[in-house]
Amino acid sequence: MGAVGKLAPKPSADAAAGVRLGALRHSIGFLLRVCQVRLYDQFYERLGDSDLRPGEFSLLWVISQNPGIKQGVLAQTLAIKPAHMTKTVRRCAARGLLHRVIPEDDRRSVQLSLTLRGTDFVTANSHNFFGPTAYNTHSLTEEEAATLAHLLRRFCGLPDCEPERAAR
Amino acid sequence: MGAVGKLAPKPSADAAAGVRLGALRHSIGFLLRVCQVRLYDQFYERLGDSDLRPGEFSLLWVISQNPGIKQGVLAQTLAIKPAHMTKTVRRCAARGLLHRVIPEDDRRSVQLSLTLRGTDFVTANSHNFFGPTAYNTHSLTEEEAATLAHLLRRFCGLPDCEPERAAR
DNA sequence: CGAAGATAGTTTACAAGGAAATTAAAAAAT
DNA sequence: ATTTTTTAATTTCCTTGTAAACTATCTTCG
Repeated sequence: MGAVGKLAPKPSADAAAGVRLGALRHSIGFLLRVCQVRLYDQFYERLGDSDLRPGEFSLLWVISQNPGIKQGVLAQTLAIKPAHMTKTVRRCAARGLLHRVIPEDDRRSVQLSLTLRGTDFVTANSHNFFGPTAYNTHSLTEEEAATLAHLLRRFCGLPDCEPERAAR
Repeated sequence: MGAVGKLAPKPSADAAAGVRLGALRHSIGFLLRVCQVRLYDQFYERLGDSDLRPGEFSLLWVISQNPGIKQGVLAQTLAIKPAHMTKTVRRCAARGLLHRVIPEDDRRSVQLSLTLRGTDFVTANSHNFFGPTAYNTHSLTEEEAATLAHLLRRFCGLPDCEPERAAR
């Protein structure tokens, strides 16, 4: 999947540089979208050949940190709507990456845990998402990236620290 | 269109607060997505009844700041792929908000300008996107929001200032 | 104890967004 | 001057993500 929006400078990219944005240049909504598209492009540049889709790693990662987490709680955590969460979870289960368990004490809900294969998958792919070799490259310093992350958490209401106790 | 992801706290929202994120809590990619979804929800909360769609205002706004801008340049500026830009531009043209003009000196391209109706539309809707009454509410101070915007521009490579000359 | 209301996840249908192929036009190469 | 290559936008088809309706299950109420 080769994206039209390539990262190497092009004549038309130069043309975009001459566009006046006015107040939009300071609009967080607009800036979030542009950053999101850039990240998406970088994701496919690095991982386009793998069978990993955007968001799937996050899903598996959060399950690895919270074995037995309920599907609805996971959906809420990752800001994914229930319908899409159902499809994604079933796709990962079909690939043998996670277990779906219906608890006896609440047969409406689904509890999720990684399989050994899923754990290996998360371990093998972590370097693409965290640390200096992550797919999303940028020109910010470590301090600037930390400030950006802090402000984004503030913006969306996510705490800076892990909760005291794990969710069940 | 009532989003499942409501902003008022709910029992399941409390459950999400108890989830351990590990390194994901500091991942800019993940944080950008959560912020994006939150913005999307806020957009529909404020403007769900209107005939405005996400991104359409930005499109009209940039055209208002750059009359005669080429469609490809606009697409690049807003990080929208050409196919989608075609559909969105034609939809706005059908609503009488903009003119599509094929210049004699390059009949491949399309130049865009707002109609009077489009200009009125942008003027009438600006307060929903810029300033203290914008739809995207958050708890950041003005200084923090400015820093966030600055770091997002740094992240995606967008300059802090307007270009010296308008694009043709 | 049974009915009504709420919750959790699933299914279906649809809209948004984009890849790939296409068309039309301009620029570059021969 | 003609052919080839490149550019700009469009069309078609597909995937992703979600609203709405649905099913199954649990909780609350009378």
